[in-house]
Amino acid sequence: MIGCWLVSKDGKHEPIRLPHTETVLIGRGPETLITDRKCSRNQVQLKADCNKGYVKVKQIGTNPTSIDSEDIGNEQEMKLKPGQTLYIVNNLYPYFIEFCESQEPDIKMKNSEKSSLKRASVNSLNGSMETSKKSAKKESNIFPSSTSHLTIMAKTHWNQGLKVSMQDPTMQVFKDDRVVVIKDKYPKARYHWLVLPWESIATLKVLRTEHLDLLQHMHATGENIVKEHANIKLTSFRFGYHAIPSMSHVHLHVISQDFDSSCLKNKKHWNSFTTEYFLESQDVIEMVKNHGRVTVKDDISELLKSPLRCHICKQQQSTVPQLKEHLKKHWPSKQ
DNA sequence: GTTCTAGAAC
DNA sequence: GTTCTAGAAC
Repeated sequence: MIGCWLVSKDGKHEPIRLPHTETVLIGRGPETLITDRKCSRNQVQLKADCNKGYVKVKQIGTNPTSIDSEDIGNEQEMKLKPGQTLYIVNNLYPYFIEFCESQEPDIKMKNSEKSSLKRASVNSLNGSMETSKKSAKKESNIFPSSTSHLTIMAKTHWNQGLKVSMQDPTMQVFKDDRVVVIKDKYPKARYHWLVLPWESIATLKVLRTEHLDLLQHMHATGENIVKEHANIKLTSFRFGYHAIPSMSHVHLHVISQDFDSSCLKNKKHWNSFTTEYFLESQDVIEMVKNHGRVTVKDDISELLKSPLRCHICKQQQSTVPQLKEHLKKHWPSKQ
């Protein structure tokens, strides 16, 4: 059975179990060890849905509770998904959620020194962390003790895949002090790279004017990667971001416009690169310049369901295989 | 994000 | 009958 756990990023205390569809109130108190008077005793109401893979978070206290950098608002509700960070109050007390299949969640804890039994270390984003076995607790909502296996390898949710790939030297095409470039694991065209900042930026929503230099550097890095491939002069490229990416960690797509790839399989793939769901890098930069942040229409995901239309001649196609056949017409003929 | 597959579409 | 999509599971 799948369980959901609320994990303190600081490792201040053991994970708190969020039973499926049960309402759990969290705030100042012995369970969280939060003593901050700005935090209400019932600051947030949490309701996990293990089937849907998220936790509904309702702000009950007056002071702001936020997810990543977005305030939920008094009496308002937001979905907390794996990979996102919940700040209980005033951007403090960070938590994340983890779904796991057993009663023994695999949790990465930073301050394993607190733990009595040290476990095998695992490589993770922030360098070496250790997973730890916690002392046994009888209470049902407390992280239970491990029984048999000696090594707990922390399971990573699929949406954290980029964070793993960008750290892997075998995946890196280029890197400097600010960014790293990797090939997309499932390229949707002959050339498909991702430019990622080392700085952990969860989503486009957290971008502010202080990120402008970085965004411009990401774009310039993408241009350089394209230039390095001198044999692709006939290929055009687009640089942009998905409005609502599946993978955590902001990444700039640098993709050739042939869309000749066996990994391009469905309508969602196609529309994510050929409709306004694909936010042009320069437009994102301009948006941050002019408005201080990036805003995305609420119903932007509807674009993923749009009819299949050729990005060059705009002709509509009825199926993905037909579209892929049609695209060949636009490929430059080889000399 | 991908994979798998039921059932819709042809 | 086969092809293809879309939603669940991962």
